[in-house]
Amino acid sequence: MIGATDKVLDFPCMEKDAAQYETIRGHYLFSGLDEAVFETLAGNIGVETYEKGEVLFHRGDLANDFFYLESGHIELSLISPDGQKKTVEVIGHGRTFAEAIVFMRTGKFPVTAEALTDSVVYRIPNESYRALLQDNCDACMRLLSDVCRHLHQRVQEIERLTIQNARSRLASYLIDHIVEADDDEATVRLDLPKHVIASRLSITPETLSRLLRAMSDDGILTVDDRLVFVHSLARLRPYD
Amino acid sequence: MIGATDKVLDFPCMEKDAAQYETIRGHYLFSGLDEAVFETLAGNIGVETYEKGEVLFHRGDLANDFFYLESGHIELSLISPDGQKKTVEVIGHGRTFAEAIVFMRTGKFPVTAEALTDSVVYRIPNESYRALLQDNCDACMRLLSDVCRHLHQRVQEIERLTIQNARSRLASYLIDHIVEADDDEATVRLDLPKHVIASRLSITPETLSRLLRAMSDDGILTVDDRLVFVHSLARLRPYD
DNA sequence: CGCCTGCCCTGATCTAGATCAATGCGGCGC
DNA sequence: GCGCCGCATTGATCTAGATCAGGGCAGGCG
Repeated sequence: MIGATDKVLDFPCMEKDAAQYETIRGHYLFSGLDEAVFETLAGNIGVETYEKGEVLFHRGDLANDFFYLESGHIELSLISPDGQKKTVEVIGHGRTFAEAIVFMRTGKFPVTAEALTDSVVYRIPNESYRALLQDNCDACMRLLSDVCRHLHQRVQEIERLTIQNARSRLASYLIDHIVEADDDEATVRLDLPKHVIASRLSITPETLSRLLRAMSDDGILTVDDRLVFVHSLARLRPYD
Repeated sequence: MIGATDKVLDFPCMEKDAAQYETIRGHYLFSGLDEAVFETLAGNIGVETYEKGEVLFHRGDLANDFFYLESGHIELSLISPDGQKKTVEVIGHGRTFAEAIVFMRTGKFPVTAEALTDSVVYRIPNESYRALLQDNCDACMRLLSDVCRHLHQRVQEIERLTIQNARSRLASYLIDHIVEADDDEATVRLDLPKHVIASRLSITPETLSRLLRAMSDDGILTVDDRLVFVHSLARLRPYD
């Protein structure tokens, strides 16, 4: 799919590499499985690498697999007919994505996935995983709670889009990305290019720039490249 | 909860009423269950009635139950600090709602539920249902696919809100509510008050009115109270 | 009957945020 | 070194849709 066949290494070699093997083994979608059962599944998992800008799959593509991100960043987005793009989510390492499609009758990806940075992913066949769930109620429950969490996040996103304005959304984003807080002050690290953050917040890069400027002029925060120093969380919060 | 105790009748009497008993029994969340298992669950289900305008639960309330709507309409909405309301979904009879919270670690309702019309609901304790899933993998899988469908719908909603404009969203809504289609023409029944539809579409009633007016002026459709006659689906679709 | 109340329409105005356009500027290949 | 490219900023303008305000009109009820 999408010229990825050349990238597929065989997974069993992974089993030799204890560290990588353990990262996926430790994921809650797999940690509940018996060793023997997991071994079987592992045999069907492919490892792929993608360079920055490469697309893993497009919205509407047939979804036969879901993914575990070993390293890098994957952007899940919606693209309109006229080429507009809205970032739904940015996946970081150690997370799975597209796992919700495992159970959808329509096996199509609802979003497009693109590598924001060079990335390594494990491709897990839906069929294998589903078969394995048949007799593992515990794993089922984990997956259920995972999907419910996603659902809840999406509802929150809808809330942000409808009853919050751009400034509030930015404030929420900043608060969600605090790396260090000290009472009323905090440091935020912008780990993504600003235009990606803008899309995540459903605003234009221009508006993001202006909002940060305005907050900076108000003395609420200071921007130093990728680092944002919030001087007053109290004054930022009202927009949360 | 919310003064509902006085409304609770005991469910076993339902078992006498074959028709009502069967409606919930036939729901996919229950149809996969053994008769004996369902009997046990049924003993814990409460029946409640709500009048138009009454609130079943507020966003943030502790969620110990989920619901099956026997009759009426329930509106699920988000309410902002300043009193703004956004309708997330309107539930019709024969559907369950708030079932996604069953598996969330945080047992809080993410939305507020209000009766749009006089309604009868069955209240199902999360704990009972969860216990029952423990040893019924088949039901687990059904629930998974249900929740995934919801998730997909929410992603679509986000898409509509971000990369579609108000006119497109209205067009989608109309197309989703066609009761009769004949080639390029169609009849749409607006089964909800216009202000609820507006909130569902995240626009104001004024804008909804103006959009319908504009489409009417363009000869795309004719509005007759709650009935909309679409004269050209082809001209409506570009906004879909 | 007249009065109220809820729902809807319509016009005038306002505004958040998009769009368009120009500039700056750090990294990188040559 | 220079030129180029991608990203960010900034200002000027535009516009979809909200808000505000006025009115119509059907149904319920004294």
